[in-house]
Amino acid sequence: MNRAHTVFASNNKNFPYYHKIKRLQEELSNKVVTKDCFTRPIRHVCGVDVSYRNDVGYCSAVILRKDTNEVLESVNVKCKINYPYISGLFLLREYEPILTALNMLSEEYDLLLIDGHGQLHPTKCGLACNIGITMSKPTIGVAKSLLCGTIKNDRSIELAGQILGRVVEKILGKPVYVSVGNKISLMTAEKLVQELIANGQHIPQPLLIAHINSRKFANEKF
DNA sequence: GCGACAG
DNA sequence: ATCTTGTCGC
Repeated sequence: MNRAHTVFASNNKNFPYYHKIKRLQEELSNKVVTKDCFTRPIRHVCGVDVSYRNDVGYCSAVILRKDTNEVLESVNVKCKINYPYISGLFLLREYEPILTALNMLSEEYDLLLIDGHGQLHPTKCGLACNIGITMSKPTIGVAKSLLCGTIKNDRSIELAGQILGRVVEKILGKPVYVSVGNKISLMTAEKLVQELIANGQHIPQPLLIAHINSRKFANEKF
């Protein structure tokens, strides 16, 4: 497919297969496990992020030690992006580069952090769920802006009558929105994201390092 | 009906 | 996400 050049309106429901893909995500949402599935204490945490230059995505995945934030492994993948950004269909752009990067890692990790929503999604199955189900790993969705849902006074986020997200705000005015990707409870996800945000930062350290690496990777001249 | 809408 | 310098503020 070569649709990246095509012009679409800001959030285009006319995109080919828009409704089909949404239905697939709705079906997949039933496979999301919202219980903690850890086999050992969490030692290693993986973070992934993608930066862009034109229609090329530069994806970086890193594994950090949870206690010291030491970087244990870091991989970079360059990948042509063939789809536009469409709200709700974020997976069209980042699913492939992220999976490619994750599959290049050789170290083990106990937890995966994805830059985007998990269950806090119109289909209850955002990018973090898609990746988490494919990898079959405890996965948390960490987004920097809200896509849907209502923030309540206790910082929980309600969607369609369920509590599917939590606001975590270590720096005043710079919150992240946490939701379950797979194999973890919302309560544990919130606690871990809190713990993984270093002082002076507002996003978890593994995602920050992945973000810095991918930007550096995207700006390297050839 | 209209607007909003992860990165 | 990205295009982009200096500048205001803690």
